[in-house]
Amino acid sequence: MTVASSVYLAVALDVPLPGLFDYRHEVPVAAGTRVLVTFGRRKMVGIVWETREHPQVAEDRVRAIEAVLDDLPPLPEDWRQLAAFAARYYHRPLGEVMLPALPPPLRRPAAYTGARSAGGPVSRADRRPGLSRAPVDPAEAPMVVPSLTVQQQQALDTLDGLLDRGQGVALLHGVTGSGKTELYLRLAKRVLDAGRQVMILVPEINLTPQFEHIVRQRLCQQPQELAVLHSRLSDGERLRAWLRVLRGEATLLLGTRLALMTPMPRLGLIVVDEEHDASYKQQDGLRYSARDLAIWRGHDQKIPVVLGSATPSLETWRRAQAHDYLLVSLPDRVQAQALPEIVLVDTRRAQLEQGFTPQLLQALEARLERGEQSLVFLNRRGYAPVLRCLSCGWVSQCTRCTAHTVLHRVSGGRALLQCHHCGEAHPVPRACPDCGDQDLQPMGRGTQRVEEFLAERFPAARIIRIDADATRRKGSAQALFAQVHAGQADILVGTQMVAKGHDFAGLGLVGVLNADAMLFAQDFRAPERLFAQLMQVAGRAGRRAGGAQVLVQTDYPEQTVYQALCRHDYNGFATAMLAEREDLGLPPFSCQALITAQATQLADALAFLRAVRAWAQPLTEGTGVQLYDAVPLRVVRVARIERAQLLIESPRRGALHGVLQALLPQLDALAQGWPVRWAVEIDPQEI
DNA sequence: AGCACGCCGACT
DNA sequence: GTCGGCGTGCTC
Repeated sequence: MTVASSVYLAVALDVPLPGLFDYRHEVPVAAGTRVLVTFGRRKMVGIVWETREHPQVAEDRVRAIEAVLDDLPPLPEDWRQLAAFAARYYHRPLGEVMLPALPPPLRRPAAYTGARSAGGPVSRADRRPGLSRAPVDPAEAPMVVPSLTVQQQQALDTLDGLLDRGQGVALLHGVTGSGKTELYLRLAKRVLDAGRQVMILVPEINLTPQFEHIVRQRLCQQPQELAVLHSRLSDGERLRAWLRVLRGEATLLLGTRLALMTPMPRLGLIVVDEEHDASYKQQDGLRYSARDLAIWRGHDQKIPVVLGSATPSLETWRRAQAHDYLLVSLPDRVQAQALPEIVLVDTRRAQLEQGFTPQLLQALEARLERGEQSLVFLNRRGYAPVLRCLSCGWVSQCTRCTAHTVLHRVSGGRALLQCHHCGEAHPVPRACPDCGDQDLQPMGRGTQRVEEFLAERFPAARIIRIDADATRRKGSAQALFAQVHAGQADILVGTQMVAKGHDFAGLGLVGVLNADAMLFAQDFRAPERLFAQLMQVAGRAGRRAGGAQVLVQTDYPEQTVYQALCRHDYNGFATAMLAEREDLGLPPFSCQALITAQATQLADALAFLRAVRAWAQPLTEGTGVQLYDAVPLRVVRVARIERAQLLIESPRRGALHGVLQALLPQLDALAQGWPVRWAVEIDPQEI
């Protein structure tokens, strides 16, 4: 008689604990296979990392696998390597990288154990053949393939060279309207024709249905050839799209950052559009950069990666300057329209009317008379950023956060004071809570107030406001944009939401209010972000018609960022910024990690971080790694939690990672006895 | 992170 | 009497 021999599976689980967990099984299981296990008192789906002969913990602690989930082939080697890299790089456990990268049904134990699990989520998905999108209407006129300009043709030839070499990173630097999309389509076509798959990443797919439409028209014979992945999909839709890509039925994947980790058996090209965009960096959970991981994935799989932007991140720009990346430029617009004229309007001596200079009001009036559309851009939603008591100086403040509450007009003429950090909203008090005076005044202005003012000032104009409040309901953004495209609006008032991706044919004027607010944010990347945002907003104007103008109101017209902006001079701006960063030893001339601590009392968070700093100090000896002082975050308290941070900086990435590797495993022990929670972020985008 | 267990205040 | 507050401890 033989006793069933056992092997041990090292399983990755989505828990914030370091390492893998050993489970017993009768036979070895291929790496990348999903398994159902009991962990503590709950069932979890894990991923087998490897099969071992001996467990790494005492035998009696090891439990048996509940089930091997064989409804999918094991996740492939290259996918596991990508996850392993991300886990190392971001200093997180493997399971916290791998499991969240799967469509939710594939990691949900109930999908396999419940009475209604009926063969599991994969077989249920396969029994629903319906595509989430209607197929391309054959009656629709086939899209005309535009011919390339000389400039585009040269860029394409260079990029074709990259495809020929088979690997490498290219930066496609082209102003808005220079036809970057057309080049992506040509490159993708070539890769698809060679029988490979293409991944195209965009910052926010829900804002760019135009992109999906053009990709479908130009690159797909059959609707199932394209899969779209983003966070607004239902679990089922997401699973079905993911499966089609995994199985190679979909050859083209268009998605947001969460699409980056999709297994693709024949991946031949990755395109990252608007590579500078902050939304490639996840801001909760595992704080990864999909753009950086895309570059690693391309390198690992020896396939080309194309990064596109009108205003590349300085990190990318420096690598292009250093010839690590191939730099391909498109300095001119396709249809030879001039770039819009950008004019700085000095607000220091101007007589402002509701935040508008006479010059901007006149320009709006002139465009109205000519029947052209205008955009007023203001990165501040709501009616007014704060309510103030004129007698005692009281200002509306959130009780749970160190932030002012924002006055919002809501339906029925009512108003609310809402906190933009925690979301809490209260009715507006009739009188000042401090002194009882009834003279409460809204200070400053947001999009609602601007909309209201413009409606009074230009009674005949049709005004549409597009911001997070106006587009809360699903599909309402689409409807508003459609109205603008149909010419049913004269003036568009919007936040950064209008800056992305939308191509407004009839837009002749862009007015920018309150740009300075961004300039003096404490973050060293503030000018870079302001420049990118203003270039992007400016790019909305005059894409079909000439004579477009952008008026930027500012108190500081002499600032580098504004001077470069009105010359459309990205290169000059980037050169100046890089020189400054080099002087100060800031990224991309150094790399950073941020340890944040949260507690109910700021003092605890700070004391903990000071202890961390003292602990880390000896580890940094002779490494060049610098530990800054622990400081409170700019918005110290959010939802009654107070936060502080410790910045760690190093000219060499290897040295930084060495210190973190020695430090981070100690932090949980160190945090015992402090009522704090801590987290680490690699390559923080906001500090 | 969950999800227990565990030991003190206001309710059917 | 017990429902439930969240402190702390563990999970292969």
